[in-house]
This record gives sequence, structure tokens and C-alpha cells, in this order.
Amino acid sequence: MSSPRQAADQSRKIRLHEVHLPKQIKHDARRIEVTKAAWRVIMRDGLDRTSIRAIAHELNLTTSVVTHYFRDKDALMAFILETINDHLDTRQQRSVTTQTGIERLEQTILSALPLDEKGQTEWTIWVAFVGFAIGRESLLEAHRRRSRQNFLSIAAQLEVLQKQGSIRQDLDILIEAKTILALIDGFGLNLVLDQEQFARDFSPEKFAVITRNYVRGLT
Amino acid sequence: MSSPRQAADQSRKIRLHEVHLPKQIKHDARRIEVTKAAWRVIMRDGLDRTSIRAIAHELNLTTSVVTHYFRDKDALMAFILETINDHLDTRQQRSVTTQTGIERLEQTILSALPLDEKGQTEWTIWVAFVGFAIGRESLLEAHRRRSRQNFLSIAAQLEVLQKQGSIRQDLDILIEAKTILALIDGFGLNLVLDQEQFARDFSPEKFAVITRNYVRGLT
DNA sequence: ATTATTTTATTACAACTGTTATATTAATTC
DNA sequence: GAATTAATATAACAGTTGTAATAAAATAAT
Repeated sequence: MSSPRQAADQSRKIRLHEVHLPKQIKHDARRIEVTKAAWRVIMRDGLDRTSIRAIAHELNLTTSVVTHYFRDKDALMAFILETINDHLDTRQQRSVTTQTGIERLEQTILSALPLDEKGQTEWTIWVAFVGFAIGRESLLEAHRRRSRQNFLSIAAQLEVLQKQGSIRQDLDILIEAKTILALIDGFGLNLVLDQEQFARDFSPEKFAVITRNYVRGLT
Repeated sequence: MSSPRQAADQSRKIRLHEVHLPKQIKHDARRIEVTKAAWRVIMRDGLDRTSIRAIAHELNLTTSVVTHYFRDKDALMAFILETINDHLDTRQQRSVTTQTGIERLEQTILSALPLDEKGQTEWTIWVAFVGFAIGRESLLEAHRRRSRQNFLSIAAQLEVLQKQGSIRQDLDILIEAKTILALIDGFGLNLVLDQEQFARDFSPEKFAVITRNYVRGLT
């Protein structure tokens, strides 16, 4: 187990400064590292047990690292949620390759679901924050902002599809958009809470079929 | 402001013993009172800030009241969640009056949603516990148990409807049941998080229409 | 090479936590 | 009404928390 080269021991702690990068970028990258350590603690111990000390310990460092990069715990928490939402959104946008039509709507829905490990992680943290937001008006507002944004995105797609005649003219877009969002949140939530059950009963391909059938029901 | 009768002051603290009831029932009733105080604290301050002291303060009493009725905090938390789930389930079962057919399924879905204030409260607590369960295997298991129970209930209804020929024969009951549960959870979650928005856009009657249209889509 | 800046460590503090033991008061039982 | 039990109060405990101040170390800038 012990290598003749002692350098191997030091390599465990990867120091970012070994790579030369502009100041601001290194700073931001370090904030992300702290944030990702926080994700791990949240998944393992729960959001309410994710103390500054626990995060520092996860990094094999002391609390000063965390406090150096975040004004206070509220700022840290807000950033963690912000980062999760960014990841969820950009992951989704990347997976939506088709630019128009019903297929795009299918992709939008399907790519929002936590069907791979990364998505599962992000959704788990998100669920933890949803519960954490109860009794915290600022966090509730953050959730509402994102929710309304998602609504606008889906509603806009539906509107185009309706004008194109790709979906039924009698559909109430407000209702259909909210329903789609509810479906995504509901499936995401249940996937997070009962991962094993879903892994047993539902392959990603099966979800693709479900989504396709659902969207075809709108035509 | 001061009344000639000093007795008025003491009446603020309602002592349960003034009403004569069997021992066990009084004991249980007191547990419920503590639990409901906990609900209020959870809604106001968040689940992670719901300390034994905060609950006692909500009751205008001291911590000994809480510790006298619950072995420790884990037992208290488990009981709170249990009570919430019971309330959600029995409220729903009471609202489902029709015994058979498609209408029963409609009622099942509709009555599960938080469309009145009580339901809103119960769903809010439930959402707080869902987030709280991340990183707590015992709570996750409790959620899974209830989720599977709900699944069996919906799936059983669908099976009967399919045998009766009330819904399409080609429907995959596993998929449809999970979809219905996802819809309920998704709408419930969004109702809790953005109550105002939904109150503006969706009346309970509108949800009834949505539900009816959805269920009719299965026929 | 020296200085300045950034990053990390150490320490201390007051507030809060769950738990426990003990005391006091109220209610019930006999 | 005395004895027993239940309900509530008080106080102390050790552990954890966020925050802040200060010091040391590492890196960057000059």
C-alpha cells in the first residue's frame, strides 16, 4: 500500500493552485467545490444536519474554508440551491436537441426527470430544499420563481404547437402546462423517494414511452 | 381591560381534566394537542427549527409536557408524520362516497388534493417531512410504505374498472397508477409551494374538471 | 527576494439543542 | 380526606451550532 514516493500522500489533497487560472475563476471553482461537498453531506446526513463543520470535514479541511467563501450560512444555502437549479435547468436544456414540434415537448419532459445518477442526485438535493423551504419565506420565493419560469417555458411551447395545429385547439394551455409540470415534479419526487422500486418497474426507455403516449394524447 | 372576575384569567389555559374522560383517551388527546402545536411551529418556523422548547412555548408550557408524552424526539417526529398521514388518508376516504365506477376514481384523485385549508396544512407538513427524510433512512422507509399503499389502492381500482370494461383494455395499470400518484403529488406539491398562484388560476371546481377530463381520457 | 494577498488553521463565545433528574402542583383513586 | 398517580415546572448536563477574531501558512505580485 505504501509507495516509495512520498509525493503520493500529498496528492490526496488536490490544491487548485497547482493549475494556473485567473483569480476570479479559481475563487468560483473553490466555491463550487465547497458546494459539492455540501451536496454529499446533504445526501448522507440530511439538509438540517449539514453544518459548516460537517461540510469542512467532508473536505478534510476546517470551517474557515467555508466561511472564507461564503458570508454566512444563509448565503451558502442560497448558493447551493441556486447551483442545483442551474444544474437541473442546463442539463435539461442540453438534452433538448430538437428545436420544434411535438418531439421537442417530449424531450423537454423526459430530460427533466432524474433518469440517470447525476439527475438523481440533483433531484434529491432539490427535494431536501423543498422541505427545508417550509417556514422560510425567502426559500419559498426562490422555488416559486423557478416554478413560474418552468411554467412559462412549457406554456410557450404549447402555444406554438397549438398555433401550428400540432395539438388540439380546445386544450387550455394554462391547465395543460401546469399538469405537465405536476407530472414532472410528481414522478421526480417518487423517483427520489423510491429509487429501487422505480428502477425495478421503470427503465428510462419505459419513461420515454410513457412520455410519448402522454404527449400524443394532446394531439 | 381587567374583569371583576379573576377566574377569567385562568380560563386561558384550558385544562383537559375539567372534562371527565377515561385515562387512556385523555392521554392520547394530550398527545394530539402536542402534535398539533408542533404542526403550527413547523408551518411557521420550519421542521428543522421545531425544537422541543419551541413546541412547549407554542403551548405556553414548558418542555416537560412534551417529554412526558414522548419518549424522545425521534418518537415525537415519527408520531407527527404518522398523524399527518392518517389525517390525509382518512380525509380522503371520507370524501370518497361513491363505491364503484369511474366516479369513484375521480373522487379518489380529487379528494387527495389540498383544496381546502385543512388539506393545505396537512400537505404542507407532509412536504416538510419529505425533505426532512433525505438522509434519514427510517423516514424514507415510512414515506415508501405509504406510497406503496397508495399505489395498491389506485391499482386495485383501475383493475376493477378494466375488468368492467370501464377503461381501455390496453392500459398498463402499473403505469397508469403511478402516473395518477405522480399527478397527485405534483399538484399537491405545487399547491403547497405556490398557494396564491393556484388560488388565482384554479378553483376547486376547475380541479374537478381537470380530474374528470383526465379520468375520461382513460376510457 | 520581499511584499501583499489568498487560503487555511486555531480558538473562543454565546446561543441553542435533546436529555435527564428532581421538585412541585393538580387530579384521581380508594 | 389520605394516598397514589398524572401533569407540569425548574434546573443542570454535555454536545452542537453559527460566527468572529486572530494566527499561520501558502500563493501571487512586484
